[in-house]
Amino acid sequence: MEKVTPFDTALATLNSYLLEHGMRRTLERTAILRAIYDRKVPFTAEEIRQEMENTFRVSLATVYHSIDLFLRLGLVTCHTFGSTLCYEPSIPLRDHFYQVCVHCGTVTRVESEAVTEAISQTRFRRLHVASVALCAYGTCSRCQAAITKAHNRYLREKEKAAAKKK
Amino acid sequence: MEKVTPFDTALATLNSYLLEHGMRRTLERTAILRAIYDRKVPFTAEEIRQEMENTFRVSLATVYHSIDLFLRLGLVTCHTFGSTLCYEPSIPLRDHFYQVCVHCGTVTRVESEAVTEAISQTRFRRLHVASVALCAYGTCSRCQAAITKAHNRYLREKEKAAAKKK
DNA sequence: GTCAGTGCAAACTTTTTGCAACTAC
DNA sequence: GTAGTTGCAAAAAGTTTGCACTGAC
Repeated sequence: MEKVTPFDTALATLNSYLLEHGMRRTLERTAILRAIYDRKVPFTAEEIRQEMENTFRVSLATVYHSIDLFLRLGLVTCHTFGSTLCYEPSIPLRDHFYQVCVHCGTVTRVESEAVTEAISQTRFRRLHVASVALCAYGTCSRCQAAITKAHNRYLREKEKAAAKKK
Repeated sequence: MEKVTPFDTALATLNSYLLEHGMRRTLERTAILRAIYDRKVPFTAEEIRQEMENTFRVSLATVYHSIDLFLRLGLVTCHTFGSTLCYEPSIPLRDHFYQVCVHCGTVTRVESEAVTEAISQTRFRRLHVASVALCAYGTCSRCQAAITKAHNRYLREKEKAAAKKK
């Protein structure tokens, strides 16, 4: 028996939506959806276009168009990691989230059953939830060390300057 | 005894950081921080500048500069509601989150002790957490009704067209 | 054959940057 | 006085849109 992948589920949702709304199934949309579900890490619109450069070329406008549709269908989730928008598949429904260092921009995936459980038990106000995005911002230990080091150097120089003045 | 407000806490953090790093305390930064903490709902950079138009005028560049600093200090959190970036105070540390309708863009605040509790117990990987952003995307009941209605109308017209053909 | 979807390029919006003037220290 | 900060305007980056062409139904 074949295993049903998240992509299969997403494609089925997309196709039935298109069919029911008199919209056309195009190779572009399918290819973009596949590229999205093939990725293991969040991506920007431009990245997904570049990734498809050698397989099924599409324009950036089409990528944005498609992502907009996928967002409304809950097939894709949107994030704000750096300054640009990042997307990722939302099937299976979130079982992980991200931590971001606001200094170096490093994004790390975090798993937490407790959080997933708590979110799934949350009562939303008249909202049919399609996807959930959770993100913790802070300073990673690496950057913290660099900041402390730079700070110490600054303090030493300040002291030296004060001593020289005397 | 005076009550210490979130703004007071944020300002103290900011000032000690500025002092320790040889940066200057300016009226602009304080004013922007105050405007941010006075707001009850998330805001865009342009909105905060407009809000300050009649009290303490600053340029948009300064707003972005300040927000960047506040983000790094964990005084402000960043969201992706619509297409533009939204910010809000991150003190007190998140005790709420947001639900967004991807159709009409309506943002609603949701409180959930269970989620807050779960997040606070999560172990992050070498990250000192400054702020947390949680957002659920989906379709609100109002939009769902409109979509269903439009869909039904589409189906009826499709049927009518098919009948005419015969 | 019809009309939704696509690609291109131009428009638009949001955010960042260079530089001169200003001001906290 | 020095150097961090601000404001302006220009540039860059990211996203959306108009229109003619293409292709799914």
